[in-house]
Amino acid sequence: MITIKDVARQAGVSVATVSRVYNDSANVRPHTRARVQAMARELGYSPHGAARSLITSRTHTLGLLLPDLYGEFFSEVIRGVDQAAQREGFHLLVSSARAGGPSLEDALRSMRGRVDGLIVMSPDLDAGASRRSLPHGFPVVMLNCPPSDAGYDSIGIANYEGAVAMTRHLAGLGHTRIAIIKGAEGNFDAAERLRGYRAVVRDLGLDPSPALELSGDFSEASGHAAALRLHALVPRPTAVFAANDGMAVGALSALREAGLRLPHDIALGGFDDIPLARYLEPALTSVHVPIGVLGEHATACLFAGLRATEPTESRREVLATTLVVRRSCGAQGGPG
Amino acid sequence: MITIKDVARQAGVSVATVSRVYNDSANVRPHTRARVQAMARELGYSPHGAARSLITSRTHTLGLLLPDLYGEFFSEVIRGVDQAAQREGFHLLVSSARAGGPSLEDALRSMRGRVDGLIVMSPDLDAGASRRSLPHGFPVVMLNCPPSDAGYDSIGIANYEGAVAMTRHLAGLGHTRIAIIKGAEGNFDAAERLRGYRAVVRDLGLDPSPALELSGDFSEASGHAAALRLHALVPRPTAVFAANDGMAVGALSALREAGLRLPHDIALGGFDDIPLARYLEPALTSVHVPIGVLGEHATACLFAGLRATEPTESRREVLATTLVVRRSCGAQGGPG
DNA sequence: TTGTAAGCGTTATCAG
DNA sequence: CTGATAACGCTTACAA
Repeated sequence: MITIKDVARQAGVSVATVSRVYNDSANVRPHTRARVQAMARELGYSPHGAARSLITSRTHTLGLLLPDLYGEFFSEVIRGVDQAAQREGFHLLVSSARAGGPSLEDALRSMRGRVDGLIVMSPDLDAGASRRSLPHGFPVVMLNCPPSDAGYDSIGIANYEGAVAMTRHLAGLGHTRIAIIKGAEGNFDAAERLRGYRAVVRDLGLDPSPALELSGDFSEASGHAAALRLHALVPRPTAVFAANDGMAVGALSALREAGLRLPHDIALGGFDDIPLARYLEPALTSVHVPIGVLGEHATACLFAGLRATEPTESRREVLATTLVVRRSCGAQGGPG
Repeated sequence: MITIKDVARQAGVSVATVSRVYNDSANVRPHTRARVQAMARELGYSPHGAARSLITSRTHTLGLLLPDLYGEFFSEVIRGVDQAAQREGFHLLVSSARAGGPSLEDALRSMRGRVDGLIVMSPDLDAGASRRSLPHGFPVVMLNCPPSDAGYDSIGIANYEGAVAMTRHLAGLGHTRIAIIKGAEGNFDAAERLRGYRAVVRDLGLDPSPALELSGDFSEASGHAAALRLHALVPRPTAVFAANDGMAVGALSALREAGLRLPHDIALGGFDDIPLARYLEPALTSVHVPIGVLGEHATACLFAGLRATEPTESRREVLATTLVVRRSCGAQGGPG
């Protein structure tokens, strides 16, 4: 591989000069600059990233640590982050901490010296250990994580408020027995959405029966299974709030297979408003989450941290969610 | 930030010993190893990636260059690549070469010294320039690119065969005026799919009218627009083959808004079989593309190249596509 | 305006 | 089994 030395030798200048050309240092005679550039092009030279980072201690790369890469949610986050990063000329080192792969801790460790900052999404409530493994004084933004005691910037979405809005909406349509299909155990978002549901059930005096809280894990399959259990309840709930759209999709097919018609026989609402939601039949009422924006804001927040000369107060930003009413809840096109 | 020197000093050993511990060199006394590890943990040390890469000239990172990050297709590719990369302990440096961002050439250049190999997806037919900018003798796998004269490994999908299967299927249902909504101009996949369509039109003596070939660019909006133009044709085609599912989605809503019922009034087929396809109403007949597998195979191919000690013959792998018949084409549930 | 040379944090080659 | 020390490719004072 061809290095700065080769270019320097061939162009008849010192390595310092070649370096200056590549860092647009003003102090280079136009003629010299041209010769260097010509030679570099001819030789097909490009600077060695690692060597550069080593001396400048800046990588122009930003690490993105996700719990998984499956589904539209993560894909949208990546897109948002990439977009914002690219505007600043930054690269993206993506890593997923799926079960079976390296632990969050390992992933963090192996990113040392390869990234200038980190966006970490780790919605598990017991992520204290991983937090401790974050290098101290290193720019980090937590995404959709429990509000942490540690001093990291964090950004999340209005889970509680979204769940409240959805549950209230269903109640407003006349439903009093509203079931919820819960998200993954130990997941912060899931816990918040459940909290919102319960608050409304309590405040509005709806049926508080524990049987109406079905467990799920955010997967389509778990939504399907929960809907089956729900269908067997006596009396059957007249509305279901799935804690994410993936489970709503599973529930939708299960309910239909069970012979129920939506929204006539039962109303359904989801959470996230993934692109798929509006294409379902009936189109899915959901709580819209600006996923791409979440990624963009996280990135902006990270850059702010990168530019800060001295440690600042840690901030927490919460993105608003909005209820999107479609046909699956029966507010339009049929009685609930 | 804390370096290997700090650990060495505090542990009372040389940096060489610390390094040996981290590279599990066998030649370290268990007691020494333990002391080093303890000190490293206490200090929160982790090796500096860039420094490591500089001397070993291996980054344990793999570059993935995509034309865009929008949509389920790319998301699935990323997932497939990540999965295969993670199995080998590799990281993923993702970059999109969208318009407005850096050019493919720039992106490639800036990856020098940061990755051990590259997976490049650049379906534009005129990507000759970018190909020349690839460092020579560097492991590269081309994804969904035109079969290149250059000596790179490449992997793609059976576009032509898939389009043939879809068009034949529609013809087999009795359609003779089959329209196509074409993919982006200058795109290799689009060209191949069109070629497959035309071959069947010719071979089966279907209506070859050029008016039946509507332009599109793979976007949902372009599918919508094309369907509107198509709807105005006299006589109206009885079947439409959209060159990807995104356009099929757009076409579906346009046709429905125009008052047509699918598949009764017009049959529709897509390409890619994105997850969304089976949730549409009616469910979309499509050509299934194993997108995740595409990413995995590309990665496997890259690793093979990485391990090769001497340059090997460049290989081309083509993944089979399969027709997935659902209700939108009328083969099931209604006359075409 | 240009060149010389000292690192950046590792690993690898030698000695011991 | 362990310790010096020379790279790796680059940037950046400091000199010239």
